[in-house]
Amino acid sequence: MMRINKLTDYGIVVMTRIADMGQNRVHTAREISEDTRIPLPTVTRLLKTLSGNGLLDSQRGSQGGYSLSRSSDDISVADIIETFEGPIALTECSTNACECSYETKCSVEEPWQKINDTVKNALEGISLNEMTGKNQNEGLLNLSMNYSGGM
Amino acid sequence: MMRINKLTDYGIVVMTRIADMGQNRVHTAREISEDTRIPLPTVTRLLKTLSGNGLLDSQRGSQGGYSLSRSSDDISVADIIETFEGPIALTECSTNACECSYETKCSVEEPWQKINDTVKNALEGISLNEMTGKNQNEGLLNLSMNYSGGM
DNA sequence: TTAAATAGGACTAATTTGGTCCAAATTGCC
DNA sequence: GGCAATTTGGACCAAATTAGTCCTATTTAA
Repeated sequence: MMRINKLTDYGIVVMTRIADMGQNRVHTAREISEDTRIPLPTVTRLLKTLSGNGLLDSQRGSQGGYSLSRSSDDISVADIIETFEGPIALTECSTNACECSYETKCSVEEPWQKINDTVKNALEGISLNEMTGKNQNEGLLNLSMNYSGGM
Repeated sequence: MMRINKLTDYGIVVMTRIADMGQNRVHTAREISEDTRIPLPTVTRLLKTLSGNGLLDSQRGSQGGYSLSRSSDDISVADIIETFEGPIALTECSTNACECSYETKCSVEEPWQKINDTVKNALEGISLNEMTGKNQNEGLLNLSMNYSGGM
């Protein structure tokens, strides 16, 4: 458990697929659904969310479709997760001003923020490009260096 | 979102409280409930889970209660999370042999494992002791060094 | 023997999540 | 101008997960 939602997971799959299949084309919901075997209505919803949050550009009408709004190097896994789930935070407390009623919980607040930052940095260090088949994990080897510098 | 469950959060609160209030005493469910204001039936369940997984020792009968099974330095946040949620993994795919039906998802598998390892290491690097009020975050400053060496 | 605890498990309610559908707006093309 | 292919926005329901409660048995100290 402690996992990202299924829709978020799908979102990453969809984005990876778009990145994989050529960045300068538009892709229709139907096409992506057939590629990934994710049901069309669901793909539709994913794409709406992704374009609504600026990760995809959309073009309406006949011959329309979706395409990456920026290079796959400039889109991180964290970007995608945040699109579907909001700010990355393992506990509610650490997102905004803590309003919880348990004193103990609040003494725990600061450590949690560090933990959340760590996780966030790790996810920000992975680009969409690194998730594609092409660029098989090269950059990931540097992950431990990337994120440790980020705090 | 992308957060740990409420019960897990409570679990950390409860463990922190026990660590805070003296390691060589036993603490009853009722006492902890009153301290934390978490309802008694819920605390009862939390404690059962925690002792069932070996993080707490339990003593039955009158004058019984719960106490830490090891020093708070030797219990990590990851230990507590895993007690309530199983292996730390952001996606299902990365826990065990991948059985998902989407090809793309599987090309994504290896990067995810790195990501999961990173998160796991981060959480393993925080001890319960560091979560308590006493030891206010000293060790946490070294966090970025601890986990980067762990992979 | 009694009172105070934990242990185990079943059960229900609440919340979240996943998935579907419909009507409207936009665009390209004939 | 009108048609067909798309995205957009929002409402809605079903399914799954999670939170929380309760009951009964077992253990132990006094």
